[in-house]
Amino acid sequence: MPAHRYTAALAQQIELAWQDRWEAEGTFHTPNPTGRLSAGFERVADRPKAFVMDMFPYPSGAGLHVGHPLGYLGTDVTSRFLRMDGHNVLHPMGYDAFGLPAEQYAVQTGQHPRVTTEANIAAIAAQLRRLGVDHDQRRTFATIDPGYYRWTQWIFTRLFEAWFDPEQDRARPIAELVAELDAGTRSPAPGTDDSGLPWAELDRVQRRRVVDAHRLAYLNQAPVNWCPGLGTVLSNEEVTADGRSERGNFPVFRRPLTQWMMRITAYAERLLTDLDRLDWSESLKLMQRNWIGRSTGARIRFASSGEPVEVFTTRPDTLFGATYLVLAPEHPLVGSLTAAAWPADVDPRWTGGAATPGEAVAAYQRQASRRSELDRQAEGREKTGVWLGTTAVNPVNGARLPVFIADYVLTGYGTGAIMAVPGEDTRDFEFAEAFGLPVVRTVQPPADFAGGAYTGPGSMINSSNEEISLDGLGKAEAIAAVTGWLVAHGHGEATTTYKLRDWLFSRQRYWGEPFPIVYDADDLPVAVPESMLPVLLPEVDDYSPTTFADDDATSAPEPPLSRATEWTTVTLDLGDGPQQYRRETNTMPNWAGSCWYHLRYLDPADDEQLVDPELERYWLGPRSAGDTGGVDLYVGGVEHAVLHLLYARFWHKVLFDLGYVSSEEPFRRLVNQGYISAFAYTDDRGFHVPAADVVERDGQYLYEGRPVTREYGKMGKSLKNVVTPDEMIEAYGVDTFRVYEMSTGPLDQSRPWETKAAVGSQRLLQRIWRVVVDEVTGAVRVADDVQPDDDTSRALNRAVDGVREGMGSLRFNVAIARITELTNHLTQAYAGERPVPRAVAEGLVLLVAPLAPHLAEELWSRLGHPESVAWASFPHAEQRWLVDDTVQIVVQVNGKVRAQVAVPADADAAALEAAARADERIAGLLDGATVRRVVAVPGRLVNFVL
RNA sequence: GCGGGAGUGGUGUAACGGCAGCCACGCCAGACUUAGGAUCUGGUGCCUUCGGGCGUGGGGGUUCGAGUCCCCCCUCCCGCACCA
Repeated sequence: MPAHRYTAALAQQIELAWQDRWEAEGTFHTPNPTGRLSAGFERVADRPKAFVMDMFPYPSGAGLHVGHPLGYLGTDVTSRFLRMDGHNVLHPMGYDAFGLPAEQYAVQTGQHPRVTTEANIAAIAAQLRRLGVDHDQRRTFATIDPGYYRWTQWIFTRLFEAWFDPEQDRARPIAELVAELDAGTRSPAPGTDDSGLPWAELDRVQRRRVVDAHRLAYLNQAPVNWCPGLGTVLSNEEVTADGRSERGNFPVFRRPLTQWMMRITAYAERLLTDLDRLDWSESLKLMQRNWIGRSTGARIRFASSGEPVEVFTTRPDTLFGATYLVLAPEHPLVGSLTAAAWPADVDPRWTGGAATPGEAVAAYQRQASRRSELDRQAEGREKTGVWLGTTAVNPVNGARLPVFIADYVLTGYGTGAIMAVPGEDTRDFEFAEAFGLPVVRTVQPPADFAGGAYTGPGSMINSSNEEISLDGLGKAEAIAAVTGWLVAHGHGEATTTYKLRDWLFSRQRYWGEPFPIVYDADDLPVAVPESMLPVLLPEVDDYSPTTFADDDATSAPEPPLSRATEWTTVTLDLGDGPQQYRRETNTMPNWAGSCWYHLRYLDPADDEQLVDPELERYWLGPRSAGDTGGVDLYVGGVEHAVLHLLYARFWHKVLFDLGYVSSEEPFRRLVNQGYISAFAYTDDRGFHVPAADVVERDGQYLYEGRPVTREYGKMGKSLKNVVTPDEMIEAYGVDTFRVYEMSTGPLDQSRPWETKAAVGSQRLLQRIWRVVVDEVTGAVRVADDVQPDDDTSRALNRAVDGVREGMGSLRFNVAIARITELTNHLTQAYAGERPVPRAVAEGLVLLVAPLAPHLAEELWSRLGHPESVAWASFPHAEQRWLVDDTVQIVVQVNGKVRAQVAVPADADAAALEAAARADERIAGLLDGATVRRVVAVPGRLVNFVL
């Protein structure tokens, strides 16, 4: 083996040395335009900025596998490329460190979660350093740092001190609401005042309650997802479709509790429409659209024995086909509408076997509250329900419709009540069949219609009264007509509803941000003033919330902080002298810290403000009219498609409304990196065997000589197919690992892992090394006095062009292919003792620098450059080398390639045709035939159509 | 069920509507080697009577020309899932 070959050992030596030097020299320190971190800004003042960001990791302590760094490497390559290409690049990294795993570990070991969390952070930081990523270390922080969560709490107080003005479609300070209420220019929003008295007649506490009900962060007594097994409540987003906790897979129950909520629903429309202005993948936008779930339709009121029943429907056109109403079991009108007794001729299917409607309703409600979603599914979604013993009146035709409660109607969506149209709705049809209810068709089904609910298009039938007829109309006209009639008669109005619910923000955990809230003597919540932030997490003996049996639906939350009694009661002077207050003992959910971390990177040590507005404008502000602003490239996993990304957008919009940021959106361009899967193998007993020890022979897979079956799946311990970055770095060095990982496909694409294929990347780096360094002597072997020949100039410039294209589109595989082509050209054209011209060798080193930065630094340094290649200029392709003087033109006859001819690159169509006809083979094929048409595309081809 | 995305050699992939398969893995052959799971060179879609023919999931269409655009179908992946 030659003494100076680029082996794994040499690569590792080079890599560690350069990582030390980068750190010592602050190579990746990014200057801000102003403030504490602005040293050196003159150097980059004329550059465009680029903010490149990863979804920061949760330091779980579980081992990394090769899939985890994929996104980090993608942003690193991009950020290095952009820096070389003349941008002022911000590429920071931090840690999302509050959360359940550390707390659970703490519960088991009794060790403070901060201790394990900080150890895990140190471990990840070391791994990131070994990957050679170019983060600005001065900007690193963790969400658990008091200097960080102080501002998380501060944002909470801003949300608490704000309300959403629907007329202006934006958040405003709560003081402005109070002023308008006092002035009488505004009335409390519907549902915020249950006293029924005018504002002026309310006392202090009543007024506060009305105001509190307007806040963006508000307390609400409502059914929440209570998870006894975890001892905490969960947001809707944290509950799976089958009614279990996403973490831990425990049953979840609906239970009314007073909890903090975030009024994200106020922003539903803006969150939806602003998606159109973002550079995100369509699939991701679609997931958000589905989650927000806008439907347009109508609210319709049906007169009843008590208050009118208001339903929401997207099909008001089918109103004449409504044959019954259904309320959700938890609907507030259920009690008042329930009749005292069944009529004599009651259908036995409608009573649930109970003696009175009251008993039937009580039994059904109890059953519905206890049953988890999972149980409902297990029953095959059979429609169940009971009749309230009462009827309501269809406003359009006076029909008396029986009113049921049934769990197929959900409390939280629309009005929690529906008009059932079994003729045109599958679910209603199923219920009608089970309960023997009539079916009235109002849409003409096609002749071959098999029966059941018809949900397709068609003309309206059976839909007229004395004043209005929908018959013969299509769906859209019918909706417009009937809605107009309903509005005119005061029976309803057109409306829009969303699936999106307000965000449940309280958690009964220890390891989270404490709320900056205290309660006064009247039990009213008061924001802790800015000067008293952060509210530090107190030390406790026991980190666990009280948990209960998985299925104990009647249990109630007991947060760990409630046991810190000397902390929960506090005497503060909030302006009217020292008073005793009670602290909020819930903590914030895991998502809080990740809602705004993009802002804190701009200067994590700023203890004066959340973010300096000038820095925010520079790094995140809009670039043109109509631009949302935001991070220029945000890369992370698709698993955060709705939760984190929706919450972060919501907070950012609130901060925008309140004037703290100039950007309307946090993340202008977002890319989900693919995930890495790998083969796994099972033996004849079906057990997984270590994938690393399986060999392939003649198409058979063998483990210890015995055949095994190949499977394919996500990398993980259970499949015994984990490959770690450490193993790869040990075997090849990190540059090879980087190049291999980036060469397997576009960043957003999932891909299989194949360790042995990494040798291809190692060979490439070895060949690049040999272009510059003599393997035997170690001497630099480039030629200073030789001009490249034309072929080499063409190869170089084509490579530059292709690499730029690949870098810009995050298709690093394409960039690497072009680098490989250039390298292969050079190793052949300059084989033996002929050194490569310096300009070409340097060009190659610059091209590969974002991908294999340590190798590039070493070669760049050996080529005589004292300063880091990270700040060298990325090459530009010279246009003249991208076009040949003569080009090979394809000659087709009837679309089939029959010959190639060489013509000058600028030959026009006539010259092309002449050259083609001059070709012997083509002349032979055209001889005696009639050419009906000639297609000649200069620079491309000639096609003779016979 | 509804919505979305994707199907190209043995494998990962590449191809402004213009020569399908760049680049790499693997495989085959060779070179250098005491040796090679190192390195280097060449070959490698399928069929072939060696003329050529056929090939981008299947079927149609638009076009001088389709992997690429349109329609139908199949398969796989992802999201949502009683949302009125």
